[in-house]
Amino acid sequence: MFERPNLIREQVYSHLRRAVLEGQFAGGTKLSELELVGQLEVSRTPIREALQKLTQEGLLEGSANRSVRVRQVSSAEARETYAVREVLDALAARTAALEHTSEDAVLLQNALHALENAADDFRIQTQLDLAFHQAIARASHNTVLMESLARLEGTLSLVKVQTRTYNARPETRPQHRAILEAILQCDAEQAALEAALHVRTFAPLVVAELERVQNSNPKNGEKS
Amino acid sequence: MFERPNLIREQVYSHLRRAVLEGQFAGGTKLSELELVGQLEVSRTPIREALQKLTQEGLLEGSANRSVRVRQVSSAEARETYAVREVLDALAARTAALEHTSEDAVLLQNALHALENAADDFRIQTQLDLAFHQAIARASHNTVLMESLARLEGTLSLVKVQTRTYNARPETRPQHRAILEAILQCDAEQAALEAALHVRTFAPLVVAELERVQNSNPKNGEKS
DNA sequence: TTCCTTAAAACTGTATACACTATGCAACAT
DNA sequence: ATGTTGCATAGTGTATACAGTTTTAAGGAA
Repeated sequence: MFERPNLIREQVYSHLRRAVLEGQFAGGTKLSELELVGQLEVSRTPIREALQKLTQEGLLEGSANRSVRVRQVSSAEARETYAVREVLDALAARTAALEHTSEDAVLLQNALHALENAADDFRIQTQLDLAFHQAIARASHNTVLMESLARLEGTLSLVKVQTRTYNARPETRPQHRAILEAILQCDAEQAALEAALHVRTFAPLVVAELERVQNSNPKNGEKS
Repeated sequence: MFERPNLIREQVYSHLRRAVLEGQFAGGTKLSELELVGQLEVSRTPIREALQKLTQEGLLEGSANRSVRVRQVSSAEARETYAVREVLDALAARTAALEHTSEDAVLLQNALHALENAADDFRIQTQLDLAFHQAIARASHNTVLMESLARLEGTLSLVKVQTRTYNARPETRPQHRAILEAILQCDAEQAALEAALHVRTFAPLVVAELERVQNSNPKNGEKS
């Protein structure tokens, strides 16, 4: 009945995706197929297919006849990504305000509550922050929108792994509350406004942090 | 020096992509790997990899141990896609108004001129309309935005193939002109507004046409 | 007829072999 | 010392063989 990830290529895909998003490889690290054959003890075929999926997803990059590498997101690309995310987050919040069910409302409140009471740990906070924003996207009931956002989130996860800071500025909490409140009150335009404002607030911080990190480690990019 | 598509998987990918977007297969048509081996006279490996790429791109769909099929876009999904496209087109126009170079300006004017003087042919008009909107995206100089739009365009191309009509309502031409003019005058908010209005105008027509086509051919979906 | 059983045909998933390309290093020439 | 040529090594691209699953259809029972 359910979608079973029996397929080896799916297991390899999940494994590598998790490894990359947990920052187990520095940006630019080569992932050779033969090396992975030794580590994972499966044949090259499912490994190749998993690597190609991750490449198309934007987590890895590779050209013909060369090993794929963990992608290193430039600050310019991060800026561009946030520009797109701003309008998509705004659309998600606007639509969620119009389309959310009472069940969505509960999930949204729970998600924000969990985030506000999170332990002071970079990984956990990032995780719960993501969950809150995903709850908003789900409440929009627009699958295409959710997938578009998920795609951007791949790139941004790479950025977060590099910067390793959850930029919890004092504005963050009231902004989250303002977004949630507007959605629950079905005030679509207000929700869109608050969501866009939120992105505009923290995006420059992340981009600046990324530039700081990359300038202090300019030697990266040809590892392994 | 240049990126040569020597790879067989790339040739197969391009071939199949073109075939699907030209409507050579009805929605739901099975594409079996062995069958393609016979037709294209290459081994399964590059065919598999090309099919997986097209699947992740949204042109095909497939589950484990089953042949992939040409995807059939529901009217609900088309509506969702246009909702996302509305805000991305608006962002592209807004950013293009702020960032376009004089070279971009020439390209934009040429693109619109070509579209307005297009022959009365569904395929050509669709092609030139796409080129105009892509010129706007390029003028934004936001690569991530361009890729996000390209992704949506894949789905929408499937829709266009199904409906086979270029919805040239009388509003279309003045709307295109209004978008271009706002961009050239660097009026970002006006450009965004006109772009969003344009999508809101023709999206419902396409969706309605898609529903009409699908209701008159409800038997599709298990071909070949 | 209709439904179920079941076996064979067809197909996908995975492993592996071979061919071709890229990379690194050493020997050589300058 | 520096640059270049050529070979050895390693790795990717493609083809193919094998295993496991799905699909199809034939046969039999109700």
